[in-house]
Amino acid sequence: MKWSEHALVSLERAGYRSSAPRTAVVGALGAVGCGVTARQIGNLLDSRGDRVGVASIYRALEVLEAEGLVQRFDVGDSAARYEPALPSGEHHHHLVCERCGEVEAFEDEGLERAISRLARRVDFAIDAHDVTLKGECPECSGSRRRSSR
Amino acid sequence: MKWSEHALVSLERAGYRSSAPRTAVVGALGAVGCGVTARQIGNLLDSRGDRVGVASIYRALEVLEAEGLVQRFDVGDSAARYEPALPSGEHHHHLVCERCGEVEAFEDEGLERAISRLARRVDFAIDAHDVTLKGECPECSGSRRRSSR
DNA sequence: GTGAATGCAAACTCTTTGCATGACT
DNA sequence: AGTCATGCAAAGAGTTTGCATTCAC
Repeated sequence: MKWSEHALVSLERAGYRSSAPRTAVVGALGAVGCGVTARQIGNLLDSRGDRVGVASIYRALEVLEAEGLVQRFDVGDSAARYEPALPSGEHHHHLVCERCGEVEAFEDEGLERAISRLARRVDFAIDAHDVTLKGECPECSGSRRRSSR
Repeated sequence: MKWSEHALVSLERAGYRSSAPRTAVVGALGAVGCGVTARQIGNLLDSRGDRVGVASIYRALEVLEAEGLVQRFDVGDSAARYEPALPSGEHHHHLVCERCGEVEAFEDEGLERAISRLARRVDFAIDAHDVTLKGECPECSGSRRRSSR
């Protein structure tokens, strides 16, 4: 089942009404998949012809996060990023290019193992985690070499 | 050598002038150590009697980060956090309580190993990383159990 | 003296909220 | 019908910037 369908069903079960704006936000999130900002969602909805107010986008994201249907994270550029949370619990983390701001996803089993081992030994009850690797993406490394900048 | 002294020397060597406001910001950062926001630095400076404008705090932090003397990170509460970067490269990561917002530091060798292994296999040139574990701190778990909330 | 750094206030961006209107169930 | 959800616009929080002044070298 696609994430967007799963999300809509979950919201309905949780007692939320099925409104056009919220459905559109879910559709947009399902379409882009990874690491979008609220602004990007708004732009996508605009280009689709779905006119949704900013407030509704934020409110939809708030509900989705509360229901565990989206994960919110931050790569340090002052705009929160959101992405679908898969019911399987499967997830990834992010590479961020410090030069151009590009965000790319990666998965790593070894990292997950290290984190779950760690989660057991700390005194907090851990229920989520976030890893961000920062550096230079291949394109930026390339152009820097070429232009000596 | 204390971090604050190291930082001041590094700035001077890099050609920055040694001004009272910037020196005060370095002093404040050195005093608190871990995960402070710009606002907290401002408050500390106020209580010390050092009157430093917000803009200067941000500008000082910008310079320090550019020189690799402080690390900036984000725990998702919409205010950037800063902490001294030790010249040894030694560093830690953070536990964040989702209930009360408390931020605590931890170190984990296994995690660092997993990350450096990972950094070698991705196509970005990684030069930094950030790990945030989210959950409930001991105090919040306790009070929740006691008050059933 | 000259240019860098400061402080203030205005400007900006992202996000949240109050409130009247509109839309699911 | 009764609410919940929306949209707009105003309000907030954090951060940045323009500009005249002050200070370090």
